Amino acid sequence: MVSDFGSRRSCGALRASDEGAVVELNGWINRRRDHGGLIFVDLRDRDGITQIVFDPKQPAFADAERLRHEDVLRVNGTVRKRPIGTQNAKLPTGDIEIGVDRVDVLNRSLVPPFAVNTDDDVEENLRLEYRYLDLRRPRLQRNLTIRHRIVKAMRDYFDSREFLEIETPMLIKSTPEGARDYLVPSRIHPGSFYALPQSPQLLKQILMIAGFGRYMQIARCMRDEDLRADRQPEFTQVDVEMSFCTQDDVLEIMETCMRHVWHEVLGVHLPPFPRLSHAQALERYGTDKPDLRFGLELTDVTQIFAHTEFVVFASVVRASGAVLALRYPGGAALSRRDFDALAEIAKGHGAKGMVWVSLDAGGPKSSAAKFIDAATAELLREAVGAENGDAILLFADARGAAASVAGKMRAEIGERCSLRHPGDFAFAWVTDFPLFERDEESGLPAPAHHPFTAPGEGQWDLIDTDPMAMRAQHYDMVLNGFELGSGSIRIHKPQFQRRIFEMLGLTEEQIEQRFGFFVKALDYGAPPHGGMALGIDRIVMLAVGETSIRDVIAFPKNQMARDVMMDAPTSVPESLLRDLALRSAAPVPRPQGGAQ
RNA sequence: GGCGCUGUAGCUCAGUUGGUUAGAGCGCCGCCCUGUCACGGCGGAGGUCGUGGGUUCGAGCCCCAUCAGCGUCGCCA
Repeated sequence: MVSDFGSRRSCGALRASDEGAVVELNGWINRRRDHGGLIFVDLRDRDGITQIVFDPKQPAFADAERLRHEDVLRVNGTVRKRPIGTQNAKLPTGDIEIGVDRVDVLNRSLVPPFAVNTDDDVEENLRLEYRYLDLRRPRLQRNLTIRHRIVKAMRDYFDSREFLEIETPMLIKSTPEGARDYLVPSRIHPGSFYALPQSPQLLKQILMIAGFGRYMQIARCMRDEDLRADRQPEFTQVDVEMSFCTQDDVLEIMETCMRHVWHEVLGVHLPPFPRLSHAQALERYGTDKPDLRFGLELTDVTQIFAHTEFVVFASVVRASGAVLALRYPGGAALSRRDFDALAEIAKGHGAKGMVWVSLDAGGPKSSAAKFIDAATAELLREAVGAENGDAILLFADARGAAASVAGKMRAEIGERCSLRHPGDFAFAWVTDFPLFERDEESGLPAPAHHPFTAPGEGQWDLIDTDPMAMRAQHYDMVLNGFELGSGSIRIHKPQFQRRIFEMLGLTEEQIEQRFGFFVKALDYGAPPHGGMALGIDRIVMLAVGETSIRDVIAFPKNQMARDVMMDAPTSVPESLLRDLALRSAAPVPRPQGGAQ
């Protein structure tokens, strides 16, 4: 970054070849080294650090004695080579320094509450309160820079593939189902509300109906649900939709996008993404977002226990459940107490229990030794491909429940065995999702993704006979165990869309009221279309090796969905509520006692 | 809402089976220092141990409650 304003330069720009140049630098004091008779100041901006030297012979020296961390300076001076032996190889600007002619203190800073010139750990709440200082630190400067490059690479890529970026509104209609909406009350229509978009789903489909053919948008989405390290109430997606396409077309476009981004930004060449069916993913990894950086696939060992006398396993087998085995490399080194702790973790993930078999050199040991003799242990060892020194963990339950627990424990073992290298990028496609899944509470079919997803070829025939068996043209992109996003080929025939709504138990009136505008649009020549949306926050998080998307978002909210810097949300004056025809039903907050 | 971890100086942390005056590094303040770059040297200030209650002769440490932060389950069509 070389500034284009006269003699002004960035703090990362100057080199030995600039010797003799008369320049102006602006920046913050990163560090000051006072030798009494000579003062060095490291001046910092986004671009880098340049050493400024104050000599006692100069009038500016008196100012330099009063400078402190994070003061803001303008420095006018001359670029000169550093004396032999005093160059700093750690800095790109380390061969030169600025001999000061004049310094202006543009602003002073209070002593910052934490060190700005390092990435040392600081309690996150404090970082969020002083986010402007946190953002000055190297880590977030780097993360947001890379985020910019990733988004730019995406825009360039989609532009080159003839996608148009089109903005969609933030104030839209609430369409119940799905996540909880953020609502915005209407002043002009008392008692009525806009919703903030959970995604531009229907709008982008309508853009296809409108004939735009290929759409993309860097779109902000809002969902009022509980937060996680990888979930914020507002987040950003690269949202994509295209007409007259097949599922393979969408996968090709999106996969090439990621390959382009990784190459442009990280200089990494990605291999083709492996494809797994949803059923395969569950069977082999116990999750629909497997971490493919390592193997340790689950093994179905139900047959080995077909005639077991072990009551726990026998009853599972009788109930058509499954016994799933997971290899724990080096797990034989664990003590009984260690295995007990591991079983507790499994229970935390919903396991009814966990049986372990330790393949010790002196013969197998097990928490169910009475029922797992040496021959059985050998069968297990062969089945999971384990070696002496490994352990095998067994989970028995209904097939889905056992797979879910075993999948989470697979991640745990991968972590313990250091198989999840942050620099590895294991992308994958998961395809052939079921169209419906059983709603836990009502027991009725509910859309596995959203109700606009088209079933696969020939699947419509099943809707009256076996809807739960219907496969969808729905696909997820997965990276290192995170779901980056999902997409589908959409239903474009209005009669089919109505059929799905009916299937979900919506009445004619409800369809009209909630989705009438959309079904009407389908009636006017909607083209076949499909698309996808990827979570940019998660992509950037994984690209830069962070473990929370808060570290790739400039102003994130904490786990209680609070903006700690602004202190939002807050109550508002009664008069504002009156304008909106609202009255708060919230309990009167009790005085906050003893925060920190 | 459940479970887990955490809360001691401005920051990051240590603090023994409960025992006298709660420590370290960094930062901060002052003085000294002309080639440092995590500069160095000397000196100094700085603590309701998250909050409230309890047990005890005595609590940073034990117990109960509560607040806050993070992780996770539920939730996220």
